Amino acid sequence: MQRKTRQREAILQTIREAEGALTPRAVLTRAQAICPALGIATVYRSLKALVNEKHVVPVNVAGVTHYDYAGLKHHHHFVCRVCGLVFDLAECLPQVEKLAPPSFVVEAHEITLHGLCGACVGEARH
Amino acid sequence: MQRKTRQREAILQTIREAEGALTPRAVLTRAQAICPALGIATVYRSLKALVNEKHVVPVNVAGVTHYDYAGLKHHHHFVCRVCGLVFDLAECLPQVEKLAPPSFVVEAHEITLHGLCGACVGEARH
DNA sequence: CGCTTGGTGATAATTGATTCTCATTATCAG
DNA sequence: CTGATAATGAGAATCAATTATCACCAAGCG
Repeated sequence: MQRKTRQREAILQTIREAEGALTPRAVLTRAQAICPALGIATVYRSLKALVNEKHVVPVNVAGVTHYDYAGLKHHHHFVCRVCGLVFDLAECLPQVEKLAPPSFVVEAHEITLHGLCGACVGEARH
Repeated sequence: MQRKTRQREAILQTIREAEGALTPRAVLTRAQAICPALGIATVYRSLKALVNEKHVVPVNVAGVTHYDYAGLKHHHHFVCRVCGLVFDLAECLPQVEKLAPPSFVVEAHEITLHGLCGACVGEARH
């Protein structure tokens, strides 16, 4: 990736402005609002490049690879059971590493919450 | 699943005695120590039945479905970067639900730690 | 013990995600 | 502006996980 293209700009913008991590397919759908002819192959190619360049980070949520904007501090995720969206959460918890047995070395961790997002809670009331 | 078969016993025993959650393939390999002719199709069929009967629970770790024994209290997981094994951890953390925005409803959560397990830390010293 | 029928094992088929191929398009240095 | 070539888009190919198929086997009732 050496050239600046419309599709790649659209992809990065889409991820930057998302409420959380997106699947490649979600990136495709959303970025097509900016660049209608965008193809799925380009999404995969660009995501790979963007990961290399550290502009986005891959996150595995519920068995599917999602991509999150890299300019965020350490955070965790919330998956809505109804709409399936993945939201970035603001904080972390102290003591997380204490969960492992003393002989283990903890290098990273992730916390994923599941439930209903604000919008879907609202829907449920109707 | 109405009949008690050697293969299904072997599968349940394998999961019950594991150090943590296992992939279907790992279940196959380990259970073949008890029931050598066991086939992968039977593993999938039995796992599905065991999940229905609430004897085992599916857990998604690092993008792959693993199966954990259901007779355990709420707990979390540790994935070893080197050997790939998934270990059950004993505890949970308070305040986990506080990570979500107030308008969200949290129904479940999971915490996954990554790093080196005791055995692999030992290996690294050599 | 023998039969009925659910279970098994081997393998083919399916599925969804991701990557590859290749002809065409478009970026950007000169 | 123009050429070299990187990037794209569509669809084929790949790959791993999971499920379906079907002939054969065995649990367990009578």
